[in-house]
Amino acid sequence: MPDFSTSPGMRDITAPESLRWRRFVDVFESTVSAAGYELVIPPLLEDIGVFTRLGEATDVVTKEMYDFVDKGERHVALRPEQTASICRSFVEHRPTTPFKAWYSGPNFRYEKPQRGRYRQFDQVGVEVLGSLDPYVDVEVVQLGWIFFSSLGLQQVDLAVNSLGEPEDRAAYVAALASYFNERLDELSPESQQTLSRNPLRVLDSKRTQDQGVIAEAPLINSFWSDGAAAHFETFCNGLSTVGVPFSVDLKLVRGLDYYRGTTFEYRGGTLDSAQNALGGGGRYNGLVADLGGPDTPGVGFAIGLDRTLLACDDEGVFPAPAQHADVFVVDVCDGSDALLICSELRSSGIRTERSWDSRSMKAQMKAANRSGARFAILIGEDERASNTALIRDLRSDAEQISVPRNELLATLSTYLSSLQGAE
RNA sequence: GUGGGCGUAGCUCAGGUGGUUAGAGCGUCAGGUUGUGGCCCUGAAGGCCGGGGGUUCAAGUCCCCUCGCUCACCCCA
Repeated sequence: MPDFSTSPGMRDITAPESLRWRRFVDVFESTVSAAGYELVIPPLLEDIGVFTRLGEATDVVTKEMYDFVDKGERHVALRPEQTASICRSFVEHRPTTPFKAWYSGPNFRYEKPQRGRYRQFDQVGVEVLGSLDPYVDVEVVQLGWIFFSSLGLQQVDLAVNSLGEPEDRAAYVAALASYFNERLDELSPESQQTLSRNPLRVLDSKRTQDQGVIAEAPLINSFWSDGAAAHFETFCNGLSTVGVPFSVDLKLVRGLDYYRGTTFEYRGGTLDSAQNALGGGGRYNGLVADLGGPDTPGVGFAIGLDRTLLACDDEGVFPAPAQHADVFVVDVCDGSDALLICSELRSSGIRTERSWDSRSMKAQMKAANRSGARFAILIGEDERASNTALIRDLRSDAEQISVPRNELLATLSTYLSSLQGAE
């Protein structure tokens, strides 16, 4: 047994999965940069106050934060999400609005790990600060939608809702609380507990015992102010205009307390309902002000890498890319020719591998085969003496050919580029 | 944080009711072919059976604790 392994909920992302992660972010970047979003890379560590503003009824803040006091007596935390960091950054630098940012990177939550849920987990996301326009909501939601289809995902459902103005939301929460309290004994013990902390979240219960009570609960739309209703209508119509399919889910509430107005969630059709949220977001018009900035509206989303990749696995799309060499140099002399050839070929952009430790030709050929290289270059005593190299096509039974060493690069380049054209 | 399942080789897993030196497939390495990969054959290396304690003449196997993974709940991405 090794002396160490990763801490609970932490893991190594190894090849080829690691390459898939890179590509995931690449696809996201091309999606959002096409719409003019700029990259922000906030620190992993922030003053804990940045996150406590997210809400006292939020488990993410109250129970799941990785926080500690540093050597300078500062109470800091590893970020549990990035929206608050982006807003803090906005307040600190005050870019011109509307400010459109995207990000990617790890977040930390101290919870019990399980499938699709880790203590360190990556998200990609966007935030738009400084506009109340409902078409910003449309643009943001559409970007996420485009991203999922760029990955090749077909079975993603988009649910949208509005929590109304803060007063609407407050009135609704009060109505909901009194409704649930009237039927308290019908609720599961867990939901009774949830009710005392955050009545909205009772709507999120997946327990069958609660479903009847939830089904008859009052709905948010009868509490919407005229303004909130109009914003939501424009938002929905905008989604239709750009061809993004959605369904209105008046019971959609999200875990972070800062949401106001528009909320939405992308759900994977192939995942179990308990953990089918691939990503989600909404409006958080009060957050920037809570962090000490000017009253600035915001809207954004975050998408989880792990669950989205699980959904990709289920649909058989966006596979891990295969990485292979173009050329493998087999040198059965002292390896010094391989040293030179690798250097020359690599500097010309040819992906070149070799063996070490003077292994037998058979062993080196096996390694060449495994590397996925199209061509093997063989250097033995004869080739060394005559200053030539053998080129062997590893994917056909064609005869290997001998070329002078000074023509090796040119010959290989020709072969490889003609193959590239053919594929 | 609560409950269920599971921890045996690098990986996937066998190992009725406790009983000599713990096995297989894949992978790795070497050889069969002293200059040639894939297919095939032979062999080798690789295990504190997650860790600790207990019961027993004897524990991979039974009991307790602990750590980890996993599933559900909670919560969330």
